Amino acid sequence: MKLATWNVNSIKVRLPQLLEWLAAARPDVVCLQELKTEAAKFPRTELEGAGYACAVNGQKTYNGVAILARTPLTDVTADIPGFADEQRRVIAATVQDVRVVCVYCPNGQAVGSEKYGYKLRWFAALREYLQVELGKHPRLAVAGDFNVAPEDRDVHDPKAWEGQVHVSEPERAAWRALLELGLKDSFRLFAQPEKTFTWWDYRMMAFRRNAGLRIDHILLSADLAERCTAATVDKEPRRLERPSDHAPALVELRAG
DNA sequence: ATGGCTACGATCCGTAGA
Repeated sequence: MKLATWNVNSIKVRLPQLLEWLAAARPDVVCLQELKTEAAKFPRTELEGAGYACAVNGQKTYNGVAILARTPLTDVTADIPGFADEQRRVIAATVQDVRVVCVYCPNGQAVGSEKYGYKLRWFAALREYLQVELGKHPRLAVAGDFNVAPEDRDVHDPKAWEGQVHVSEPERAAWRALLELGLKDSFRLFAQPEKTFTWWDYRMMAFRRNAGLRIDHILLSADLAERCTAATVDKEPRRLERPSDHAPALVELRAG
């Protein structure tokens, strides 16, 4: 199973690129974030035409997440149960023998801001939710835009970013709290090229300078980590005209 | 020098992203 995550930054704008990428990369499962579209306006017909079932948790203008799969999606759950939130950031579904949770974690805006407080509360709720999910589903994958660069090697210029939102110690502690549930950062299961990132600012020619962050991640339960044969980032879509500012991250899982 | 793009939905600027 090839499983991917991609923050598309508007499904409406990126649909042609997404369809091209699905045809080229042939992922079995794709977690999408920042649809910026309500579910009724999600391009379900086009994606079904490309061979993908869709589970959508949409929202107008902001947020919005979806899971695409080449095989049926079952037991679809939207949002974090028990966590009151207007923002549509989570959807989960079962694909074959794998439970998939797609997340668009809050940005946090600035350390100490109201949105930063929301980000930390949201991560605490996510941890509680994933703990329950792991109890029910030993084969669990959590894929999405976490808006946290876990370590300094995930940051193009750690000095410039020191203490800033996405790298601050409370955010990194929230990330480590997810790992402490028994989840593995799939990317770090393998030797990787230095300075591999998944997001580059639209400004300042950041992509050309590789001035990026690794903030899009695929976490795997122990059972799935054992089955993981590759973890990569596909930078090609970021090279296109009018790209998303994020690149897809992918894992390969062999049959269990 | 803290900006510089991009998307959206309201207008021709503000909010948000990261």
